Amino acid sequence: MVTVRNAVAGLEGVRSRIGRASVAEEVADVLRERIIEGVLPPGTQLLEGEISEALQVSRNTLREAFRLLGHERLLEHRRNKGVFVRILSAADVADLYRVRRVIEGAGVRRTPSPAALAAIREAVTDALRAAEQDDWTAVGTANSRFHQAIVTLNQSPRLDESMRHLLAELRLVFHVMKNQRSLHEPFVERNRELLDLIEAGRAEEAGRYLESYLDDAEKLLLQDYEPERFRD
Amino acid sequence: MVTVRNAVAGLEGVRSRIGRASVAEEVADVLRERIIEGVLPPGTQLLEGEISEALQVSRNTLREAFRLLGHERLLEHRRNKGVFVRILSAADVADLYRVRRVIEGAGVRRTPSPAALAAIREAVTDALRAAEQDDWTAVGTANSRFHQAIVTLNQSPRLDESMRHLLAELRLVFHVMKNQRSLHEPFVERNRELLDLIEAGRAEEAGRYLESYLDDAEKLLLQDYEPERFRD
DNA sequence: ACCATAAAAATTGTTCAACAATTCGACAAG
DNA sequence: CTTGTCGAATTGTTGAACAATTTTTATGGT
Repeated sequence: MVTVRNAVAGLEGVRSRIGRASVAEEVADVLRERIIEGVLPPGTQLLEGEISEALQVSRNTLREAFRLLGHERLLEHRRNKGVFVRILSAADVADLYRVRRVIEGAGVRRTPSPAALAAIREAVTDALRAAEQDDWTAVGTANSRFHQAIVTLNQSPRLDESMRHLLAELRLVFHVMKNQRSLHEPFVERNRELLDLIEAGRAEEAGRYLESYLDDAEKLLLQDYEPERFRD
Repeated sequence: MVTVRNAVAGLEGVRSRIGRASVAEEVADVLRERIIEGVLPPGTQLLEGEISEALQVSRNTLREAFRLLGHERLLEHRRNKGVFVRILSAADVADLYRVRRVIEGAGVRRTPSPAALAAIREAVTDALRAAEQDDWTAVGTANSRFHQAIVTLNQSPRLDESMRHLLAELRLVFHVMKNQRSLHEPFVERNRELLDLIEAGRAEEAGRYLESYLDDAEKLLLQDYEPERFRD
């Protein structure tokens, strides 16, 4: 007979389903997904009345959810006017890429842990496979995972979270671009090459390669990005 | 465990100034200041009833403020138990210094703008002056400004904000250390040396110097940091 | 038709009171 | 020493109310 030494082992995560997050966080999750997937495009006003009724939560609870997403920069609060799905300016995009150069650049310059390397590799192969099947949305997803994995090389939970928020914010831009293919295709191959440099331990080269990579990505994105402007 | 009985002391009159931002943000500002200054030390529970009455705002509004500060990691939400001033673990501190090495390191490696350089210089001289007068709290403040100014070298609003939050979080640790002098004194001179390297355009050297600087600062901080633990 | 402007409607900002759900301490029983 | 139970305290969430502000509509003069 097998004697269980520790009856508690492996039970830690299970409670996340039982004692679920607060209603406000649940609502925030739902809205975040809608925004990231482009169902709620930038500029959309989120009316408290409509949404609280649709989701069957009180206005107060919904407003707590709005605060959360506002802090993640997915929503914009305009006093006495309401909350809107954020519209990124060209300056915002430039700043996001500045941040990426810093925290991804730091990542690739570190000696990688095996686990992180595996995650990067998987993202690369996923992107290659998706590209073969002309599924450019999937390529975009794999590409996100690739860069997220690069940041994990820093071994910093806070940087990981920053990157998650940053990528979510970037989706606000990606989705308004019509041509997903031209946005993602050029980088499938470059991801593979960057991976090679990392695996070869050529850290400084990888860093410089990544920087020009991100320069190009930024240019490509800004080249024909003309966001709607809020009228005041 | 140190439970501070009266988290409300001195909070009654504060809401006097006229509301530019929303009430929730005003409340968040007040609480943030109290937390950063150590008036509300880590572990303090913030009771909704008490505080909403002391500040003359509704519980709903107060809860919106709690969400904001929770997202800044100054407060910790524990479901059905309440919100508490955050207690940083040693792992948290280590992570904060990991982030600092990344974003400050990137800063010093860039060619500085004149404005940013001036800000750094001013912080250095302020720290020197305060040290001469044995005002170690002022030294700590000047030191914060020094590192904040280093981050501005990146020319990224988002990194600036991240650094602001990061330094606020670190104050949670600084304030529980009894000896402010031993915490700040060693770095007054090193700030000056780092400034010299930056002004001399020796970017890579400055980067390495900063990294060992931060290594030492982290060790000094962790060396006798034993946070109270939350009991679950 | 044009435009200023006043009235009306809609929407957000904030408060309040209520109640359910959960935690916590004390105390009793096994 | 563990387990169970009661009750008080606290948080989670709701719904309604009202003020402040913005947006829309209606109005009237030129």
